[in-house]
Amino acid sequence: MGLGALDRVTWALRRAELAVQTLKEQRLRPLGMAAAHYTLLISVHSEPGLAGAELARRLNVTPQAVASLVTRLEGRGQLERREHPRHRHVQELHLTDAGREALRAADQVIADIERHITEGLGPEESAQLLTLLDHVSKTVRNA
Amino acid sequence: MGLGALDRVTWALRRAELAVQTLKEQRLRPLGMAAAHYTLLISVHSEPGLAGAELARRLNVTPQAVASLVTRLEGRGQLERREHPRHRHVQELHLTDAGREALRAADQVIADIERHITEGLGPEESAQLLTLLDHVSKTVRNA
DNA sequence: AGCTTGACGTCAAACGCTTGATAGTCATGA
DNA sequence: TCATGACTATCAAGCGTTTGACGTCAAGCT
Repeated sequence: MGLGALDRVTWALRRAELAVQTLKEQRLRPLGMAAAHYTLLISVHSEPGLAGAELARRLNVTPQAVASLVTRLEGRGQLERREHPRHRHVQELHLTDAGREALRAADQVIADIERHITEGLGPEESAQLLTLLDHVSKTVRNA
Repeated sequence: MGLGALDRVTWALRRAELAVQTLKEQRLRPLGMAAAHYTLLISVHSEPGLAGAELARRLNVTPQAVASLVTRLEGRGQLERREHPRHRHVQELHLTDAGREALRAADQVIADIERHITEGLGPEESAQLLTLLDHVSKTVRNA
């Protein structure tokens, strides 16, 4: 099995993801927001009107996890559930003005991290990394 | 903030890591082992005699999480706690023969996934990805 | 020696997520 | 028209983890 198992691509991937996620969490904490909250907010922002279950599929989490986050963010007045025009039982998710404002502040932090990374890599390497990562995702998905 | 926030490097990183981790979990389940168990076993294998707290730092988890896993694996007879020669309160972690055997079987599965990824990328791109990811980790770590 | 500091391990409580099960709603076809 | 099926949302229970606090132990300092 080799002792060089730590030099694997998947380990480097894990370390990088962990480091990035940890940094995001640290920087977002002063804003009173967790990374998961930001993820949900920006998802709703980019595609308003989605149902909770549909959102859960896109984020690769369970519907309950989304529902839990939605309840919390709804309590803060950053998110609202609207009745679906056709399906009464389904709820569309939309951002409130407060939600948009919170998202703007949070995204400034996240974009700053992203910028720091891409500047450290350089534009060409960043593009390379992006394509390589997408290639990995695609390769793994239909394994 | 732009709607192109989904095309960020950190998102691609997250997606790739999530996909890989999910696949590992799926493939490891038939062996009755979770990905976290494998991670702990191979860590102990590569550096025997470490204390739980030290191991926790390297894996970026809390000491309690490690202790929980150790208890479980110890119950299966795959891991054993030995008394530290100098510090009586500290416990060294070592693999048992059964642990080594379980690790061998699991590593075969993991190595297969790794191979599938690197073959899909090609040797040159794999090396590139590795260096890029390490660069990201290093950049983020001292941000 | 006595005391403080730092580190390890463990207990208890709280939190978040997953799994499984239940109820409600709309679309499809007999 | 009505029954079946698919999908959504929610509740309840279980599991794993984090957080906070406590007891223990070795090393360093006064």
